[in-house]
Amino acid sequence: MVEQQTETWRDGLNPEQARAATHPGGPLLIAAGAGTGKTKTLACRVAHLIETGVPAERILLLTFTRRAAAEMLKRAGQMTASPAAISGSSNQHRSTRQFSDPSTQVWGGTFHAVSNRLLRMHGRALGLDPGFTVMDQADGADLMDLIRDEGGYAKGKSRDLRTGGWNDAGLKIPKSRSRFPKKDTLASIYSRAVNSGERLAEVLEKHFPWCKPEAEGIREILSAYVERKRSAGVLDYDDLLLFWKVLAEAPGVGELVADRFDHILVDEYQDTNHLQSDVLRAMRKTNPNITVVGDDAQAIYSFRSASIDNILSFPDHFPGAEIIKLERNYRSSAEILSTSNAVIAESHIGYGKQLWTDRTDGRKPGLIDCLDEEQQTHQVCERVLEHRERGVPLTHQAVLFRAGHHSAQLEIELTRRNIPFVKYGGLKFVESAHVKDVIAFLRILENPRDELGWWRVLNLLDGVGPATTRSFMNAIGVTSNGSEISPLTRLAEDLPAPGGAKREQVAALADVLSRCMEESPALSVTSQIEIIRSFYDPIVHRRYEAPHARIRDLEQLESLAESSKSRERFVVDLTLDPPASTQDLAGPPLIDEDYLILSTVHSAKGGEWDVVHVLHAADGMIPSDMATGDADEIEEERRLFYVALTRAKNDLYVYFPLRYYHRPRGLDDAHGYAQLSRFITPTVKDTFELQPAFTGSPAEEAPLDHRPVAEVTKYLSDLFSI
DNA sequence: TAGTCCGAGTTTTTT
DNA sequence: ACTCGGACTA
Repeated sequence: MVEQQTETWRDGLNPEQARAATHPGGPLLIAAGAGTGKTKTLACRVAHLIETGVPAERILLLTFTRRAAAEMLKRAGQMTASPAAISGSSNQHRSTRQFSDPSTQVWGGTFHAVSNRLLRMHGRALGLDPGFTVMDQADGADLMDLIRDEGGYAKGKSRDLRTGGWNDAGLKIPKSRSRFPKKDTLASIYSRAVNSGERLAEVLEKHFPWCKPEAEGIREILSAYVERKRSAGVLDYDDLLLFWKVLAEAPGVGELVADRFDHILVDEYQDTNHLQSDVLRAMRKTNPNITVVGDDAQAIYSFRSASIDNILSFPDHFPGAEIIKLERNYRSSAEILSTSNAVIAESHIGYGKQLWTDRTDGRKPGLIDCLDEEQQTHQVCERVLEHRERGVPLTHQAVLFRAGHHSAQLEIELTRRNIPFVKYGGLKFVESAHVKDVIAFLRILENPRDELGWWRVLNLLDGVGPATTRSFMNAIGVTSNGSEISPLTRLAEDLPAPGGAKREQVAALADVLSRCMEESPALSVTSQIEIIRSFYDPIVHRRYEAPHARIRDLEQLESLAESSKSRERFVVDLTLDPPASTQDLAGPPLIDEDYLILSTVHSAKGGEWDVVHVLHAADGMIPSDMATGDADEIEEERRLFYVALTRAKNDLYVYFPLRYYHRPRGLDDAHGYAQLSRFITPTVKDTFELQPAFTGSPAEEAPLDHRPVAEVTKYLSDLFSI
C-alpha cells in the first residue's frame, strides 16, 4: 500500500490512476485489476471533484455494500480540507459520528439504499406511498408461499395439468408428488426476470427448465405477488431498482431526480445487472458525467442476474467513453500474482489485463494436500499461529471459502483453541425466525397494511394457524383495503372473534401494539422492542428447545436499536444493510482485540490481507457442485477462485483435503475421494510450492489422526458383511 | 382447524 | 442437518 501522508494525494498516484482521478468529465470506465488501487483512485476522484468545486451533495457514489461506501468516503475525507462534507449521508445506525448538515454530504451507498432514499422523497410523484416498508428475499418467498397455498397450486391445480398423458402411456404416476416450484424457487424466478429484463418464458427455459410444465401457475402466482405487494405498501429489493428506473424515466420528476447529481460514480460495475444499467442510463440521459470502476475478471454475481455485458458494453451504452486500465498491482507479491494470473489466463473473455508488480520479496504460494478436513483444520490453525508468532496479527490474516458452512469445523476448532475470529457471510442474524418475528412487529407498527408482518405476528398466537390468521386479517382490514381506520386501531378496539385463539392473548397483543404507538413522549426503538419482548420472549421459551441462544439474539437486536434514530430507519437498515459479520453484533469489546477473519469469497470482495488461507480447493467445493451446469457457471466459479487468490498480499495457502466423510448423499457414512479443483491445472500447480501435510513429520501428525484405524476396521467389516 | 409426526428430498454465493 | 408436505389426531 502506498503512503497516504504525502503532501497532496496526487503524489501517491501512478500516471494512470492520476489520469482517472482527474478525468474532466463524461463517461469513464476504469478497468481496474485486482489490487491496482481502485478504491484509492475512486476516493481520489471524489476528492478531486470536490476540490474543483463540485458540491458534495451533488455527487452520487454507488457501491456494492454500504461498508464499501463508508470506507471510500472516509479515505476521500482524509484528502480534503473538509472531511465532514464527504462522509456519506447514508450513515447507518452503527455509525458513531454525526454530521451537522446532512444536505452537504456525498450521497453514498448501494443502489438499493439510494433508491430507498430517493423514493421516499419523490415516490409520491409515481403514486407510491412514501410510508412503504421494505422486505428481503426471504419475506418475498414467504409471500409467494402464502399465495401458493391460497391458490392450491401445490396440490390440485398442478396435478390436473400433468396427469393426462401419463395415464395414456400407462405409466404409474409417482404418488402425485407435487412438482410445483417451492417458495424460494418462485422468488428466484421472479427476481431473475425483473433484474435481467427477460420474459418469464425465457427465464424458465434458460434457468429453470424443470419448472416449464408449471409455467401457467407460476405466471398467476407472480402476478398475484405483484398485486399483493402493492396493496400491502411493501417493496422488495427488485422493486427498489424498478421504481428508481421508472422514477428516473418519468417526465418531469425524472429530470429533477437526475439533475440532483453532477457526477455519478459506480464501484464494482462488473457485478451490476441489466436493470441497474437501465437505472444509470435513465439517470444520465442528458448529463454524461459517469465514472464506473470494475474488473471483468472478478464478476461473481451472475446468480443475482449481474451481467458481464454491462462492463463490456459500457462504451456502447455511454458513447464517447474513455477507458483507462489499471494494471500495476500494489497488493500482492510477484509469486502470488503468477499463480492468480495463471488461473485467470484459462478464461478468455474481457479486457485482458495483465497484472504486474515490481515487488521482489515474495514466497511461492503453498498448496497443502491434506488427508481430510480434520487435517485441513489442523493445518490452518497451525499456520495461522505460526504467522502470528512471526508478527502478523490475526486481523491481517483471512480464511476464505466458497460456502458459509465450509468453515463449520474450523470454527469449532478455533473456539476450542481460544483463537478469536469474526465471520463474514453465510447465514445471517436477521434471517433467523425469531429475529424476523420481532422485526415483523416493528413493521406493522410502521406500516399497518404490511400483510406479511401481520401474518407472522398473528401466527404466533396459540391455537392460531393459517386459517384463523386469514380471518383475523380480514376482520381488522389488513387485506380488505379501503377502510380509513388503521388495522392497529381496529385490533385494539373491537377484538375479532378469536376462533381457536385465547381472548386474553389477543388482548395482550393489542395492548403491546398500542403501547408501542405511544406518541408523547415518542418511545425509542429500544423501548418498543422491550415492550414487544415482554410479549414475545415467553413464546420463544415455549416454542424452542434451546431458547437461550435466541433470547440472546433478541437482546442484541435490542441493543442494536439503541443507536437508531427512528423505527423506520432501523427497520430499513436491517433489511438493506444487515449486520455483515458476527463482529457487527458483538459490539465494542472485540474492537481492540486481535481476531482472525473468516469469510465467504463473495463477502471477501474488495478485502486484502497479509496472509490468506483458501479452504476446500476440491472439485465440488470450488467449483461448487451446485454451479457446474454450463460453461458460464464454471467460468464464474473460476473467477471466484481468482478473487480468493488475489486477496493475498504476502502469503497464500490453498488447502486440498483428499477425503470427505460427509458426502451429502452418504447415509452409510461412506467417504469419497475428492479431486483437486479443476482450476488448479498443471500449469497453475507449477506456480505453487507443494506441501503435502500427511507425508510431513509423522511424529507430529500421528497422534492427531485416528482415522487410519477406523478405516481398517471399516474396511474389514465391509469385507465380511455382504 | 391446529399441531404433530414421519418420510422424502435438498443442500451456494447476497442486496 | 434442515425444510416441506402429507397424514393423522384431538
